[in-house]
Amino acid sequence: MTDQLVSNGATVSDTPPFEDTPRWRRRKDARPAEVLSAALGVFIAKGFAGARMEDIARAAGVTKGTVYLYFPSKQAVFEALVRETVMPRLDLAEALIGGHEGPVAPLLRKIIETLGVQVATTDLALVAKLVIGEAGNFPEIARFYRSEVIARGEALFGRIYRLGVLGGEFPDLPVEVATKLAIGPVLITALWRTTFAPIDDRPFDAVAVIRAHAAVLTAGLGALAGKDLP
Amino acid sequence: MTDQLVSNGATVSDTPPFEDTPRWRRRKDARPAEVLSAALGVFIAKGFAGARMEDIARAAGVTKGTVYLYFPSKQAVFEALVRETVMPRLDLAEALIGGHEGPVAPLLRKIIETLGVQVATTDLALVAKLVIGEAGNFPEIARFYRSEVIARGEALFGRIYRLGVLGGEFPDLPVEVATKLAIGPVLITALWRTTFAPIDDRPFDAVAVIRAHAAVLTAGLGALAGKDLP
Amino acid sequence: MTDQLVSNGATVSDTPPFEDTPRWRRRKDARPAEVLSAALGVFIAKGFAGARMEDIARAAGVTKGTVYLYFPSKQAVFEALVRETVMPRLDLAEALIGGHEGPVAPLLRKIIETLGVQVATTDLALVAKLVIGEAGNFPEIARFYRSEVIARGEALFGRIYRLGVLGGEFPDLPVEVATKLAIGPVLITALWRTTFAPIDDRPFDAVAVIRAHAAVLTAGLGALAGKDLP
Amino acid sequence: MTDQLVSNGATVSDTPPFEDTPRWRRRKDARPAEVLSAALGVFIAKGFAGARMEDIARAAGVTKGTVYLYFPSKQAVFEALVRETVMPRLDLAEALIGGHEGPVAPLLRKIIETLGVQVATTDLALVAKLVIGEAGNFPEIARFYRSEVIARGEALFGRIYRLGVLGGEFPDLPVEVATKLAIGPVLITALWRTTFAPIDDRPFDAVAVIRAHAAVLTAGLGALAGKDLP
DNA sequence: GATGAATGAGTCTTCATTCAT
DNA sequence: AATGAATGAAGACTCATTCAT
Repeated sequence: MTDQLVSNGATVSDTPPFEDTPRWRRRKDARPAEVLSAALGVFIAKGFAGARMEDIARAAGVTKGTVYLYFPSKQAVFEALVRETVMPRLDLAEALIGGHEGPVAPLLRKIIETLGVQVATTDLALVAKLVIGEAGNFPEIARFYRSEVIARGEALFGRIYRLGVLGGEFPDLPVEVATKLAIGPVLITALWRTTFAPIDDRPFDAVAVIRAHAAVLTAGLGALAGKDLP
Repeated sequence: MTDQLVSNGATVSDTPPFEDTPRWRRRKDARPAEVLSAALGVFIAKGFAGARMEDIARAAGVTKGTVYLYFPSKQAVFEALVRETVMPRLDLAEALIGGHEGPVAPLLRKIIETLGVQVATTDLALVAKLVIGEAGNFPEIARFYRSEVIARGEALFGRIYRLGVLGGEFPDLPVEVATKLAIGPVLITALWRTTFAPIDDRPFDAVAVIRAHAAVLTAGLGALAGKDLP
Repeated sequence: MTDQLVSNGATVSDTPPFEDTPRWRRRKDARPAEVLSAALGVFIAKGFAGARMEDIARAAGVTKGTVYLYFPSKQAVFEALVRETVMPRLDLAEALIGGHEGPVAPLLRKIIETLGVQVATTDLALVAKLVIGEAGNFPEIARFYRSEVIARGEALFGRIYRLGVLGGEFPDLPVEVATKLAIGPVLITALWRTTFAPIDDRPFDAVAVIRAHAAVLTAGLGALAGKDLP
Repeated sequence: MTDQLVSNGATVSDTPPFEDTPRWRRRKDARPAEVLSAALGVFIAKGFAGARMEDIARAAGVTKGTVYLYFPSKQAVFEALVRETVMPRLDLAEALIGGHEGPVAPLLRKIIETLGVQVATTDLALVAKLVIGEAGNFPEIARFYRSEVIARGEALFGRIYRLGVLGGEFPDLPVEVATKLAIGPVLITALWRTTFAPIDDRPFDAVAVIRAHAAVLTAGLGALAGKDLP
C-alpha cells in the first residue's frame, strides 16, 4: 500500500529477478538513492520513530549494515531524504516560474495548477507531510525546510503576486498571507492523500481540488482587487 | 466502530460509584482531564512515539503510575485525547451553524471567519496536526477522525454550500472539493503554528490569514457562480 | 573464580534466599554499591569492552534496566567504580601515614609492608589493573587516577622519603623515581594476581613478595645513603 | 600447548613455495610483519576489543581484506603479535645472559640495567602491557606468555640468583619472589609509558628508574645476605 | 489513591568476517 | 594479491508497563 505512494525511485522489485544469483551486487552508486526511496515509503507509513532501520533496509533490498554504509544514522537518512527529494524539484520550479513575465492573473492560475498538480501528486507532498509531522523532533529539518523550501517558494510566488498588486489586479495582502491562501488547498491534498485516502473507500481526486482552487483563488483575488481588506 | 476505537481508556465521567475516601475525591475527578491536557502538549511537542509516559506524567504533576491508574496504555491516552478534545468542540460547532439560515454567501464568510479563528487558535488545530502526523500508526484514530470529525464538518458545510449552489450564488463544485478549499488555509495556519512558528522570528498572524481566506474564498465563489469549472 | 578476587561488597548470593518472594525488593540505597561491586568483578574478568551490561546486572542480581536506573552508561559505571573504590582507601592511607613522624627507615619499611599488603590483597590492586588496562580508552580516568591517586600517594611517600634524604638515611634520588622503586613490586603482585594467578597451579604468595620487597628496598636505600647514583 | 595457542595465523616465514607473480613477491613477504607492527600500535592504543580491523589495516596501509589474507581472525593477529614480538627478543636475552658466569652481584646489576633499559624502551614492554590487559579475555595468551616468556626469564634470572645465594652474596629468597622484586620496577616503567606518560606534562625518565632500581636492588640484596627474612 | 523501583522487549548501531570483483 | 561492498550477530541503551510499598 505504501508502494503506491512512492511514485519515483527504485523499489525492491527493481532488483532483476534472475541473475547469476550473487549474494549481493556491487551498486555503490545506486544504493544511496535506493535507500532514500525505500526510506520515504517507510517513513511515510510509520513516521520517523516508528520506522525501523531494518524496515528501511529490507525495503531497499539490503540489510541494515548496508544502510549504515551510506548513512551514519537514521536521522541522517531522514535528513538526506528531505534534502534530496525536495531540492531537485525546487530547481525545476524556479526554472519553470523564473522565465515567465507578462499578464499576472492567468499566469498565477496556470502556476498554481501546474505546480499544485505536481505537489499533490508526487513525493514532494509526502516529504512535506513528513516534515510537518516530525518538525517537533527535528527543528533542524524544520528550519532547513523553512529557509530552503518555503522561503524560496514564497519568493517566487511573492514576485508574481506583487506584480499583480502593482497592476491593480490583486488586493494588497501581505505576501506571506497570500502565499498561505495559495498553498493551503494544495497542502490539504497532500495530507489527505497520506492520512485519509488510504482508509477511505471513496476515490480522492486531488487534481479536481487543485483545479477548483486555482480557479476560485484567482477569481477571488480578482474580485477583491483594489478593495481594502481588514 | 467509534466505541471500539477508544477501547478501554477511562474518561472523565468514569468515577466509580462509591468510595469512602473523600480526601481524594476531588483529585480523582479532575485527574483524567489534567492528564489529557498535559498529554496534548507533550504529544504535540514530540509526537506519539517521542512522548514518554514520564513526560506526560510530569507535565500533569503526577507520576507514571498514576497515569496508568486512569489509562491502560499510552495509546489509550492518545485515543482519549483525540476524542475528548474534539468532541465537545464539535457539538459547539454544530450548535453554532445549525440554527443559521438565510442569505448564504455572507453566512459562509461569517462561519469561516468564526470557526477558522477558533480552529486556528485553539487546541483543535493541534489535535488535527497530531492525527495527521500519526495516522499511519493509528489507522483507527484516522478512521475515527474521518467519520466523526470530518464527516460531521463536511455535512455542516455541505448543507450551506448546496444552498448557495441552488440559489445560484456558488459554482457547482462537488461538496468534498469545496470543503477542502474552505479548510485548506485554515489547516495551514494550524500546521504553521506547530511546525514553523516555533522556529521563526517573524510573528505569525493566524487571524489575518483566516480573514483574508474568508474574504477571498467567498469572493471567488461568488465570481464563479454559474460558470462551468473544468 | 572472579568472586574470590572481589573481597568486599555484596554479591549475588547476598540476596536472602527466602522471603515472601517479591519480584524485587526496594533497595534504592544499597543498589549503586551492589552494582559497582558486581561491576568490578566483571570488568576485571573481561575488561571494559568485554563486559556486557547484562553481565554486570546479573552479577548484581538485577536486570539491565536497573543498572541504568543508577548509572547513565557503562562508562559511568566504570568511572564510579574507580572513584568509589579508590577514594575511601586513600583517605585511610593518608590518615595512617599522616600522623607518623620519627626515625624514617623503619617507618618506611613498616609503611610499605602495611600498605603493600593492603594493596596486594584488596580491590585497590584490581582497580589499578583496570585503570592500566583501559587507560587508552579512558584518558579521563587515567588523568583522574594520575592526579587523585598517584599524586596523593607520591606526596605521602615523598614527604617521608625527603626526610630520609635530609637525615642522610637515603640516597638523593628524585622522589618520582624512588616512588616507582617502592611501588613496582607492589604493583606486580596486583597484576600477577589478576593476570597469571588464575591460570597458574602454583600458589602465589603476595605477602611474601611484599615483605621481601620492604626489606630489600629499605636495606638497599640504607646501603646507598650518601653515595652518588648515576 | 604453545602450538595450539597460535592456532592458525600465518607467520612471516609462511611464504608459499612457488608462485609466478613476482610483482607482488616483495610485498607478500613483508606484509604479515607490517600488519603485526601496525597492529601493535592499534592494540596498545585501544585495547584488543577497541581495535578495529579497519584501524589495523589502515595503519598497515592495506585494506581489511588483505589482513584476512594473512590472518584468519583478529584474535589470530593478536596471538601472532605477541609471539612474533616477544620470541626473537627472548632468544637475544638468553644469548646475552647465557654466556656470563663469574662474580654474581655486579653481573646481576649489569643484567638488570641492560635488559631493563631494553624492556623499558622497546615494544617488549608494550606487549607485556597488552598481555596484562587482555589476559582475562585470552587465557591462552596468558598461559603462553606465562610459560614461554616468564618461565624462561625466571629460569635465566633464577640461575644467576641461586649462584648468588650459594656464594653468600644474596639472601635466601624464593626465586619467584626475587624475580618479582627485580621485574617490578622494570614493569612499572613499561606501564607508565603507555598509561600515564601520554597524559603527563612532565617528562618520564625510564632509564633513570632502571638505573636506580639496579643499584638499589643489588645493594639491598647484598646488605641482607646471610640474614633471615620473615 | 499514589508512588517509583524494577523489568525486559525492542532498536539503533558497530564491526568482524565473507566474498564477488 | 588486493579490494571494499555487503552481511548479520552482538550489545548498549530506552521506555512502556508492572507491582510492592
